[in-house]
Amino acid sequence: MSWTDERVEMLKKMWSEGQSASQIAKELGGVTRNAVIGKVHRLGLSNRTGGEPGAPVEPQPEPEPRVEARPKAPPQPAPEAPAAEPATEDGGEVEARTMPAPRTKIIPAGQPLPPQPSANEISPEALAKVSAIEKKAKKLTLMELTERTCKWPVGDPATEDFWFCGLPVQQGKPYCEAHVGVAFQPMSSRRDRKR
DNA sequence: CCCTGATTCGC
DNA sequence: GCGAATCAGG
Repeated sequence: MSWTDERVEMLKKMWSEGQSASQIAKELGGVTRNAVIGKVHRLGLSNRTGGEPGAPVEPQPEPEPRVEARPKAPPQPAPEAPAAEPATEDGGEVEARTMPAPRTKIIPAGQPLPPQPSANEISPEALAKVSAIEKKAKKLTLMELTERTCKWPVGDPATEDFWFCGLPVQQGKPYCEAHVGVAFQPMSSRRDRKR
């Protein structure tokens, strides 16, 4: 691949948008981030002053769902998937009279009660940690998971309100630190079942 | 470890 | 001009 006008423009655009060299490289294809950086320098726009001094670069609107080729995408949710509540709450009578389309909010989800092994004693701290961290979760979709994104599922897979933690995993583990805490228990707290 | 950009230097 | 290798940080 060579630096055609189009490619250079794309480079300029993305670079000024604050995209990282590696991302630009992926987007363009056929080049490495090194190539991109090298080109950036040669073009003399090392400094992200692509636009005008008064043009505040958008602080990453949102990492678009890249359509990369993920040969490796272990769709292996959680062994102990935090099965969401059946939510089969029957409020008595179902007012299905003039319901236009209650598709928007079908589940009262939002409950930070993912993995609650009924008969389990996870340190309250760990649980608090988890519910707290879910606010920072990347909320990735299955396809967006990589080898190093937390694969802890949150919510009910049957609803729109479902996503994967996505935070950086703990080396070697499939989950982030917080979720590793509740996923892999030292099983020390389970030794009580003496018998 | 993962990632970032910066620089060098043979091609 | 190009970009892999390398360097320097986070």
